[in-house]
Amino acid sequence: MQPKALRAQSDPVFVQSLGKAMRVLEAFRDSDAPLSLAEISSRAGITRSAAQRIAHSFRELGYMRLSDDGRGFLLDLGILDLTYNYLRMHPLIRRATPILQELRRTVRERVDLSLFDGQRMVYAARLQSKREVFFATLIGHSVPTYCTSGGWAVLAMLPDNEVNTLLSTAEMRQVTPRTLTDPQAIREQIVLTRQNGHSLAIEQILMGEVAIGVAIPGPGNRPAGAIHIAGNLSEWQPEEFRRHVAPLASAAANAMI
Amino acid sequence: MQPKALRAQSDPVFVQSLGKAMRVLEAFRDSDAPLSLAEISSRAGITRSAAQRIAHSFRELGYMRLSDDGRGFLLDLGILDLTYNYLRMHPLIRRATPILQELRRTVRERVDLSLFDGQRMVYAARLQSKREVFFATLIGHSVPTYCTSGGWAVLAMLPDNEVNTLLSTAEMRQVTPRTLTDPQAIREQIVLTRQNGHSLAIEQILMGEVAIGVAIPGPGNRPAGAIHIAGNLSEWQPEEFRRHVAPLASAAANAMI
DNA sequence: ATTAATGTATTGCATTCCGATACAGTTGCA
DNA sequence: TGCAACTGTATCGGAATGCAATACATTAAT
Repeated sequence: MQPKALRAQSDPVFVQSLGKAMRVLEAFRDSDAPLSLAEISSRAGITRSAAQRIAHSFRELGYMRLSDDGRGFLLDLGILDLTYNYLRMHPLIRRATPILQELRRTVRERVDLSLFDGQRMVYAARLQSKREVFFATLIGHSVPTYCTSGGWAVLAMLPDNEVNTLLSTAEMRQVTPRTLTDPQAIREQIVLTRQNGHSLAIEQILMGEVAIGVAIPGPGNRPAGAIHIAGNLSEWQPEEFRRHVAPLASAAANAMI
Repeated sequence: MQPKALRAQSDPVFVQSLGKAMRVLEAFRDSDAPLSLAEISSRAGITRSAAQRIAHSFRELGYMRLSDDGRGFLLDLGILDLTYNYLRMHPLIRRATPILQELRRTVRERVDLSLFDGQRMVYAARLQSKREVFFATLIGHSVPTYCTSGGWAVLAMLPDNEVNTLLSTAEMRQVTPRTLTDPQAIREQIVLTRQNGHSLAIEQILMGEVAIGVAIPGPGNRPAGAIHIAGNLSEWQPEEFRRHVAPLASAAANAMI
């Protein structure tokens, strides 16, 4: 984000207090415990006074609360009100939800919907079948576009110049030992995805996980997001998983258009 | 919410621009379609100028977007970032999630976790087993405390004076023809819940639905929320549902303490 | 064809937000 | 056990920001 003064000069309509305030809410990213005002001010890049006023205001409004021991702040339930309004009004989520429910019943594996957001795919619907790791149950969890089944599916729907831009600006890291981080290797997956109409990702973000992804087109035939179905390599051979799941995933994605 | 001037006098630390801004996000409650600046200003009780500045700022920050036809505003993906941070840091949600997954596998019905918020119970985890109505899949959806299995379970854990206060200030309405709205009838359900250790709600918020609820204690032995399991009356007799589900629900709630 | 609605842009002014500072209580540490 | 560091909360004068009215171009509705 631009320095304050510069932002004001370049965007006189921007409400700077609001910018500061949202950085307070965003300060909880990458945090595992309640945050003190000092920590909030450090992470949000504002003074302790500003952190105090903003935290106090968010508390009054129901978006933050003091922890039980009174020694730090946490997000509060009001966040879920915003979540609910976002989810129930999102056209794709509304269309997708019954289809995903049916798909989960048919394939008996975890089914997700993620929304395309440049370098990341953000989970907007999670339908578990079996016991999942905690983060695989959470709305809002996001994963990199460059190394996920949903990401490859989405990239496959974009023109090559956009794919190249996204791959060259991605901060690629090895999520698992099997994660592809070589742009050329990823392009090969995209070519295969274009040919097959779906992607197949093996242990890219979770060891032991195999996932099929199919993109969902949005306005202007640009990808809005993807559905993906994940299975466990202790139960599936990858090609068997593909044969079983890919037709169902494609049919489901087609039903969402 | 108090008028602006009054709020400033009574709470000098409150950031009024922030209050206005959050009312813009909250304006999407009860809306089914994108909102124009005029509609936002009307619902949020602010001028069209203020709505423009705030909407513009939220767009820059990723919390709102212009609709595809450019004729209205919607909430955007940034909301899910806040959701994710809220969910993953919430102690009860973390503890509850694996237990609910196991519970859903065992009972093969829909399992939810809701958080107690005075007159409402807010859904924080939804685990579907079968095809559900759309709203039964959404995080953040909230239902009245006075007429739900989770609500009765939570009320049963409160002292009588608090129960009386909540029942006398509730804006009770008939959600279904079976919804209890007589405070005395609800008190009888609470007595039964205290005796049984769980509640049994029949067609209170959805026709055809039977639900068992068990409260989950939080700090100071006050209820933090409840888990509830819902079944369909086309498949279950209520007493059979109770016999089958209640022990499992109670065990699950005990495991979350 | 006209009116009403839309989002966007501008500006002088007054209110609001700001940052520094102080305080009381609690926790951490030697 | 005593001191330092940290915590949340409270205050205030000043200036930067947010405000409201207004205007404009485009689109939709009548």
